[in-house]
Parts: sequence; structure tokens; C-alpha cells
Amino acid sequence: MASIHDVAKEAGVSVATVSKVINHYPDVSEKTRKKVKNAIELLRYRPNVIARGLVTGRSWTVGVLINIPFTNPYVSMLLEGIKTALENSGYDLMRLSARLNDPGYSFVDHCQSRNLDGVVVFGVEKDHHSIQELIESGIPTMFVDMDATGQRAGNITTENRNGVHMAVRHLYELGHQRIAYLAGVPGQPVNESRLAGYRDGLETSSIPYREDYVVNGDYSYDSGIQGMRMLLQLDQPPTAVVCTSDMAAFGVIHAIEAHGLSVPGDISVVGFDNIYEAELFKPGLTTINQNIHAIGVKSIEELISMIKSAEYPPPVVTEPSSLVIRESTARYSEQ
Amino acid sequence: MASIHDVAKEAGVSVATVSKVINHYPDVSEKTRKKVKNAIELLRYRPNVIARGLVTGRSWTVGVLINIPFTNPYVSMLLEGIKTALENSGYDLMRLSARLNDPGYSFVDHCQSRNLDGVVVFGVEKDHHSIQELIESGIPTMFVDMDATGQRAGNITTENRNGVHMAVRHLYELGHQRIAYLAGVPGQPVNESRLAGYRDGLETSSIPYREDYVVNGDYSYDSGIQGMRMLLQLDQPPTAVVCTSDMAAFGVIHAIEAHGLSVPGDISVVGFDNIYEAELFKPGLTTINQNIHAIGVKSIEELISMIKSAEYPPPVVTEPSSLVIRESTARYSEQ
DNA sequence: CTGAAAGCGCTTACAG
DNA sequence: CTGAAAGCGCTTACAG
Repeated sequence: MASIHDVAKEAGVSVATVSKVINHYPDVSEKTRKKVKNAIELLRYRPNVIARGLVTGRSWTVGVLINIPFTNPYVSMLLEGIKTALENSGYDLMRLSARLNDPGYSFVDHCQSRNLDGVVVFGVEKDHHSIQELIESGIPTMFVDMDATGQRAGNITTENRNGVHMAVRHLYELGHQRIAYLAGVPGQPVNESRLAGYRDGLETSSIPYREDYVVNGDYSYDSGIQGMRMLLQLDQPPTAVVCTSDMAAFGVIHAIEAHGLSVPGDISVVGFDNIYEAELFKPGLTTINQNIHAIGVKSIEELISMIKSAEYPPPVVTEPSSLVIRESTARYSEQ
Repeated sequence: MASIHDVAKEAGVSVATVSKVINHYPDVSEKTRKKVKNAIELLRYRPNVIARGLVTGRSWTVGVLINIPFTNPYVSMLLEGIKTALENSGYDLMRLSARLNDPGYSFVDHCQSRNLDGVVVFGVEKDHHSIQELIESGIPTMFVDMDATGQRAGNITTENRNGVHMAVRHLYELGHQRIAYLAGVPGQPVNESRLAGYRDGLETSSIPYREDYVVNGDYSYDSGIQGMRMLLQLDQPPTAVVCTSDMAAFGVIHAIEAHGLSVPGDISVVGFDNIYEAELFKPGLTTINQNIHAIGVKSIEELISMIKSAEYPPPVVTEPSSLVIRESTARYSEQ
């Protein structure tokens, strides 16, 4: 690879001048600019981003810390949005091999040693020490689905509470009264918001809250199966269940069918996410749509704004959710 | 962030000595090593990977060029394998915002300007000029599902041909004679191998090849729908169809059911990939299993071996495939 | 065993 | 408008 020195020599100017041409400084005569451009062309010179970063302090790299498997559809869609937003931004994306479980490991150190310009974080526990360190570090950060903020840290999430509220109302309007909720991981912000939405829905429907109708899980297919099994063992099983994820809803449906019942004939099921498979699955899944792709896009757009200006206020954004009605919910009918 | 100079000053030694301690050179007295280590501890010093890379020429970064949406389950699983293999390797992963459609763009330049140590490529057309450039560049490369090699470029793929062969044999053994093949994109190595496997299967079953039983697609759900519609319009539609991907198989099943027929009652369907959803889908999809995760892992392991030693011969590896029988295939029965 | 110096490929005041 | 020099944070012969 040709270096800036080679270009300077070829063009018969100093490296400082070459640098000015590369960076579009105005104070270069048209004549030398031409000479330099020709030399660049001739040598197929490309500035070394790494070396540049060493002096400017910018790496044109944003990092992602995603502590959830890529095979999770939510993660895929988020990443796809992130990728899209990055496409013509000049930034590349770095996935850090973070050793979050190693006590001697510091995520902030890792970012700094890589010179990252900013980072988006998803799927890390809020009380992991890295989160606080990150906020204090001053590294521009966007948290996805985590209500943390800082001098240079914003966040973005879906209208979780209202989403579940809508789902419960939908079931209520279909005549259901025994509506259960398959929750996520207690303590996680997303889980708390959705749980609140569940209670909102019951309240506006004048349905009393029953503790045995709320079971926790981890958003996975298997946790849907486990949770539903518990609900089916109740003396008075629910006639409808709202789930905190589509994958969990698939598990729930599986458990219901394995139990000899049908969806929506015997029990109605609502998911959350609206992943691609929700439409393909049988029955088609009624679910709360999240604009996950948009969340990915916006997280990057906002992050880049923060990177570009230290004055840009860290945003807190909420993406709307909406109810998508398919075949997994039906009017309640006494058997 | 403390720099090596700060540490040197704190420890009362030269930066060269600090460097030696960091890099575990043996020729440092135990006493000074202690002093330096203490200073490092005290200042919470972490070497700047970027600066180090500038002089060593190594960035401890491997790049991925993946020209397929992350939402594609194959891509997710591949990435998950890549991530796993990278976990404790010391390498981080960079996803380049490659502008492959921009004629002025050079992927190799991009890699070099980022100082990447190696790269894994997936989903790029073999005749894209970047491929040849990459091979010639000498940048250690692993191609996934593309039979390209070079001085420093190897590849890894699934036993595609035998996989489809097995699928056809399975159907033949179930009594099927009219077996169609929903192919991928003509010209792509993977497609050609699988198509050859289809022909192998017909041949070993003494079934004549019919051109109208092979229709092309692009691996997507929609292309499955389109392809199956064409097959259903034939005077003599097939009684079984082998698909080049699970997503396409889902589309095929959808088209069959929309046409008023059932799977496997009227038509048997086999997929390829064995993505997570193949098991959840109804009917459970009979499919060819690919060890996608293993491909991701091995692509990185081999890549790192190539990076570590210029003498390491670029590998050509083939992962075994296997037939997973579920509910979408059944014995042929005259209606 | 230790350190001064050159250098990796750039940018940035600053002087002219 | 142009360029010499210092410096970003490191490593690497090399001399002592």
C-alpha cells in the first residue's frame, strides 16, 4: 500500500499538503491539488484509517455489545437496522468479544483501547458494573431496551406498556376474562413496563389481578412451554394468554396443543415482537408489533449525532407499538 | 487514558522497558517488572490496540463481508458460530459497511485501510471483482459456500451434493417418482452442487430427469411460493419437492395448502438447512441438516491459523450434511 | 538488563 | 499557499 509519503514524493509536495488535499482543506492551490490528485490516482493511494484515528482520536467505528445470541430474531432485526443505518455513514461496525463474565475484564477499557467513537448496548443486565462504567466514561452510548441515561448516553425502546395494554383490551373485547401473562425476566426494565401494561389492561377492563396468572420466563420457546404447562395445571386455567415474546408464544401454543387443546378454539394467544415467523406460523400469531428495524436505525442515527457533537443531548426515544391481529385469538365461547 | 509514557514515568523506566513488560519479553529483571506492573495497576493502563497495530501491522481484527440480510436464519447461525470462535481469541469482529454496488469502491482497500488481519466472506457473487482482488491481495480469507481459493484464501461449505442426493433417495424410498427440485440462483456454486445432487438422486433411482421439474428461486419464502405455483400448473405436478432452503420450503408448503392440497398427504416437501424453525413449523419439516454453527466456528479457527502463519495452507473444508426426517414427507399414495 | 532513537502513517498548529 | 516539525501511542532493532 502506498503511504502519504509516496504520494508526496510522486506529486513533489510535502505530506502536509497531501493531507490537506485528502481532507478537503480550502487553502490549496488548484494546481497542486491537481498534482496531488493525480499522484493519488496513480498510486491507488487510500488513507489509512487506523493511523488517522491515532491522531484525530476518531476511529470511524461504532461498537456493539450484544449479549444475546444472534439467532434470536429480535437481535437479527436490530442488527439489520443498525447495518442499514451505517451503510453510507462512513462508519464500520465492530462486535467486541467482550468477556463480561470475567471479573478482570473492563468493557470501557476495551472500547478505549479500540478507540471506538460510540457504542450501542443491548441485552446486558442493568446492574452489570460495565453499564455504570460506560455511562461515566463519556463514551457516546445508546442503550436499547434499557432505561439508563448519562451525560453522553441515551436510550431507545418500544412502547412496551401500551403494547401489552392493547393486547389485553383486545382479548377483553373478545369476551375473555381469564387472561394470563407470560412474563420475561423480573427486574428487567422491559419486563416491568410490559407487566405494568398487563395490569393497566386488567384495570381498564375491571378484571381483578391474579398472581397465579403471571408466570416468568426468559423470552424463549422453551420458557413458553414451561410457563404454559404451569398455567394449564391451575384449577381454573386461563382462556387467553399474553406473552412477552413471539418465541415464547410459539412455545405456549405448542404446550396447549400438546395438552390436547387448540388455539384459538380453546385458548387465545398473543405474542410480542411480530417477528417474521409470526405470520408464517400456524395459526398466524396475533401479536404486538415492534419496529425493531427502526429501533436499530434510530439507535445509530442518534449515536452518530452524539458522536458528531458533544452538545447533542442524549435522546430518550420510544417507538410506537401496535396490535397485529391474526388467527391465534378468537371470541371466548363457553365450552 | 494513561499512555505508555505515563506508566514509564510512574515506574521510573523507559517506555521501551514498559513495552517489554507488556509483551512478556524475558529480558527484564524481576525488580523492574514489578515496578512496571505496579505502575500499570496504579494507572489502570491498557495498551492501545490501534497504536500497537500501526507498528506491528496487526489489528487483532477480523472482518466479515456478508452480503445477505442478518435476518436470514443461515446468516444468524453463521454469525453465532463466528462469534463463539472469536470469544477468547483476542480478536474482535468488524462488519464492514462495504459499498459493493459502487464501482469506485474497493473492498480490499477498505480492509487495508482498516488493517484487518483476515476476513470471512459470505453471500457475494463469485464474479464480483472484489473476490478476485481479495484473492490477489494476500489478505487471509475464508470463503463460505464459495469454491474459491488462493495463496492465502481457503473455503468451507456443506456437503451439498450428497445432501440433496439423500433427500431424493428418501423420497424415492417412500415411493415417489415425480420429484421436483426448487433450486437457488443458477451459477452459484452451492446451487450447482445441490442441483448435481438432485440429478445423482434421480439417477440412482432410475428416474428420468425432467426439465420442467426444476425451477429456480432465491432461497426466500416468496420464491418458494412462486416456484410451487409454477409446479402446480404443470399437467402432471410432482408428488414431492426438494427445496434448496427451509424458508423456500415453507413458501412451497404455503402454496400447496393455498391450492387446497395438503403436506404430506398430497405432496411431500423437503427443505435444506435445518433452521431452528424447521422443527416448530407445522408440519415439522423434513430437511437436510447443515452444521452452520460449526461452519462459522471453523471458518474462524482456520482463518486465525492462516493469520498466525503465512505457511499455513489455505484449507478447503466440507462439513457433512444429514437428513432429518420429520412430518412433511410421507409414503406416496395414489389418490 | 536498560534505554535512546527511529519509525508505523497520519494530522495539526505554526512559520514563512 | 506551502512545508518543517512535533506528536498520536506504540514497537523494534541496536548500542551500551
